[in-house]
Amino acid sequence: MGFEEEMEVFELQAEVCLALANPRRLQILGLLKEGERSVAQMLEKMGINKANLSQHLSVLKQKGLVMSRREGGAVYYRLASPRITEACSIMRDVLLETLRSKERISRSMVEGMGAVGQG
Amino acid sequence: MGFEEEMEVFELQAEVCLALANPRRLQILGLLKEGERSVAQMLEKMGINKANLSQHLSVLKQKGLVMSRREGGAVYYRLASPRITEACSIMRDVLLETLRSKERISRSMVEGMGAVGQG
DNA sequence: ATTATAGTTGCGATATTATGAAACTGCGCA
DNA sequence: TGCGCAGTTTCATAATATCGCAACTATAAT
Repeated sequence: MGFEEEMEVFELQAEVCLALANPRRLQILGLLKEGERSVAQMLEKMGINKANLSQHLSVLKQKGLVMSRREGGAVYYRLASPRITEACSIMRDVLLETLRSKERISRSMVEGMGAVGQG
Repeated sequence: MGFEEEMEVFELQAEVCLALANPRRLQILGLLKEGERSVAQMLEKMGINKANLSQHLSVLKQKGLVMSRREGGAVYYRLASPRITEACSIMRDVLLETLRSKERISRSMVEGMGAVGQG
């Protein structure tokens, strides 16, 4: 792959990441990991405005992370791919690892100095 | 994990995703996948402003995605965890899958109608 | 047809991010 | 001590995202 194409892929990938870069949307994906859900069902689980939920769903759909189907009065959403869950869980692992190491550092700083607020 | 803690994790995870949600930063991670690099070395590979590169590195570092060490005049950056590469490559797979399916759809639309611009 | 329900879209205020230019810091060297 | 290079930080500006509210659309029930 040439430099230009590579950059185009990065561009698109960044858009996907941006779709993931919101706590509400991660919460939605977490819900959909369990299976298909209607908007009303999601609304019930998340303390959030209906219009706002719809907007988040629209972002996820546009970036290819979820799909929807209509059944009667309800619209059901589902993950576009199970691998999305995989990616999220890896990121979560990395995050938790980081948190643990940060905690380790701050604790050792406190213990090593015998006091807080120095340095 | 309770609802509140869950939301806090989503919050942090969203911050990590936000750090990934930029083509330049993805490019940086792609470079560092190959191994440790100094700022000057990265600067050479990416057509980008020095200050800007430094800012992106700062974001990645703050979110725990990269680490740095100083050796003489140069500062060397490396990935904080190889799993980051894993997550990125999964996201890239999902993206390419989406692109392929979109392409399939648009092609079938064109073929099926025998003309463009209808519908 | 009318009304109710489920979901979407447009809008305006607010906040966050990306970027280049310029100023600054820290290290090594004469 | 002062010069110069490698990186970083600050600042101003333009672009983009978030959210609630209100208006709108589509399906179902009466």
